[in-house]
Amino acid sequence: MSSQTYSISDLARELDITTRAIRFYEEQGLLSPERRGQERIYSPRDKVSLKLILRGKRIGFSLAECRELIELYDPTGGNQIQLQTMLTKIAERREQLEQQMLDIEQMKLELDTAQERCTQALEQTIKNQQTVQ
Amino acid sequence: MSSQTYSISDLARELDITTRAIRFYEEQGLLSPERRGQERIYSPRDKVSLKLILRGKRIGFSLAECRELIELYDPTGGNQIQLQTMLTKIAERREQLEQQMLDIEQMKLELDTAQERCTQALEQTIKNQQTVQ
DNA sequence: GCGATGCTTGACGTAAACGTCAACCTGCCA
DNA sequence: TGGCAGGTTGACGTTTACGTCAAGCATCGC
Repeated sequence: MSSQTYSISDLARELDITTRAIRFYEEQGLLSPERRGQERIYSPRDKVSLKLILRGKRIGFSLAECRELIELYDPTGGNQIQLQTMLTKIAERREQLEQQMLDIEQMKLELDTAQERCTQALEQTIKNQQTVQ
Repeated sequence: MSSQTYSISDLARELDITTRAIRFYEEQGLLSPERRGQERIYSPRDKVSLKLILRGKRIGFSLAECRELIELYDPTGGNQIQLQTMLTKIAERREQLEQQMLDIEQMKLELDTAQERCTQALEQTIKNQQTVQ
């Protein structure tokens, strides 16, 4: 029943990133895996953090922002003021996500019109072709 | 009824970016404003492009991706093959946006749990305070 | 005429996020 | 015991997206 562990290349393979990237995230304070001698040993929790990083990157978060999110994940050693600032940060992130939702909706609408114009232009070229024939 | 124009600092002020950034976007092929002598003269359409760039950046698009989106916006000089690839690209972007939606939803859920833990930890410190008193 | 304002083009600097070696350790297997 | 597979730490290179001067042109008000 010992909890599972991963080597760095295990995670790299599974999450489709390079080992260099994983080490870099650690260097930036987003991960702190155990060690067996020199070797890094990753826990399921590290894996969760990595997935969170990748999700964050997909929606344009910087590594610093991702680190904040990871830190928000456990309010250990939190005195009252720290907990309050954490709640503030959470609220800020929430607003950011709302804005991103709006941006994505808008982008979709623009893709709609772009697609319409494209298909119309395409139909036009086909008609012209038929005329030439 | 002459259509409106803007100077570079007009747009910079209004969209809250630097003139340097605007010139950089032009350098990267995302804009191509008119000129009056040396001076750049921006049209409402340029402004739309700029807004699209800013939207794109908010959801993590690179400038190259933003340029593609802008190019998708007018299918001029489109031969059949180009129009087909444009439609393909539009579909790809759409998928990307869908994925981002999912990522944002997931992030929101994580913020929910983080917030819950925070508030609970906060309540705990308050209780402890009362006990001390 | 002239100084302030606003525009221009370089050219170099910089932060973020890794990529790409190099050189080295280490356990294991033929 | 030699070598290979997989791990480690530097250190330097690279791309993206601008920031930050510097030096120069134009024009407008006094």
